[in-house]
Amino acid sequence: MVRKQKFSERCYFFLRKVPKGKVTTYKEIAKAMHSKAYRAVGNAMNKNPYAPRVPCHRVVSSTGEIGGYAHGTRKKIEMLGKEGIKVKNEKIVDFEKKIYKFD
DNA sequence: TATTTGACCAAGA
DNA sequence: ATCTTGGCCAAAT
Repeated sequence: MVRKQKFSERCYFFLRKVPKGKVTTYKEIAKAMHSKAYRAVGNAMNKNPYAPRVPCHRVVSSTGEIGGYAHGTRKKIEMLGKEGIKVKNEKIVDFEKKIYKFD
């Protein structure tokens, strides 16, 4: 396979397509890139060289849990709340309805 | 080059 | 329902 682009760069590309008020999962992103590196995706987010350009706070765990965040999980929850996504005890409310898939 | 590190995931003595 | 365990893959050490 000819991979010119960095793995992480591709993550940001897809993540940018997630509309406000929706969320996606690490797994979905990996799937969109035809890869199973969901962990590597999270790794890329943590580095997050494109801080304000990429909505990393819209990426959550595939189990419906919030996951982590470079500036603190709490902060992430707050931001999601501002976009209309409610979180209850570290879990997304109506997760299946808020999640955005790339299919 | 080899080993370790995660913002993960799915399954289960 | 909750916790543990093994597997996963790119990047950093």
